[in-house]
Amino acid sequence: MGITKTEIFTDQQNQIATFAKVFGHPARVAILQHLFKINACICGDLVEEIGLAQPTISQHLKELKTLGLIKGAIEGTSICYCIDKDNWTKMKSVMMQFLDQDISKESCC
Amino acid sequence: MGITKTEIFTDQQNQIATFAKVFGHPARVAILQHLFKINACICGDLVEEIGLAQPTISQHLKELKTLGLIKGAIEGTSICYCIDKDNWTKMKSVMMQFLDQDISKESCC
DNA sequence: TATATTCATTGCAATATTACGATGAATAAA
DNA sequence: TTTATTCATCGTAATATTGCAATGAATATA
Repeated sequence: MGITKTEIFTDQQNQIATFAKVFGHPARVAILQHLFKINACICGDLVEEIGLAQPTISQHLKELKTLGLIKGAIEGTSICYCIDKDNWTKMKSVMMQFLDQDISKESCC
Repeated sequence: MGITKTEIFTDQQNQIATFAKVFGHPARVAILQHLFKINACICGDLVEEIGLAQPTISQHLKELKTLGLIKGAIEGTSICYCIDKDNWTKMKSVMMQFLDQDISKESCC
């Protein structure tokens, strides 16, 4: 793909890009929305709810977990996933700051 | 890559993913931040500011323009880019709604 | 007219992502 | 112990993305 030159950007810019990237797939958006709605969920439910194969859902869950946005608790044979509220709040703060830049000035065009 | 099955997701989920995807690269984050800071900018300035080759910057600008987040006005030999405030506001509203989901309930884990 | 400047487009090489089947690991139930 | 269930991991095919050199198009300047 051509390596992204992360070293020429600030930590903040890389962090925003990393969070945004994980939201850049509708399956992960749908997973997060479902977790917010149901509050907790096992992988099998998501497979049924979303309509993708189990390995695919499992991979998306892994990416969300790697970033720390969700966490999983073993519950018998299943694993119960839910939003990691602390990390979600931190992420939200970073993203909001980016989205909410001052837009008041006059445009050139 | 394996085609993303956009048809199994809602319009809102696809829209969030599309916006997030464009923020999923630090170069585009940096371009947008610079446009906000300077309020308007020509391609050559961004090449110098960001430190990527001109065709690369040009391609990132194209993606941002395709999504409607920036617009360009011809100014002599140059093209002056700036944030499209109306579309930025609309995008912000969609993204905020996603980021700001109710987090108050008790977690399972 | 000839040259310089500025930005877009094309084409390519390198690499990342998406999705799934197959398989593995772990626990629960018969 | 055997079987079923649930989820993770591996491997692979298809496709998308990143970055750049080369080139093209348009205007400004000598």
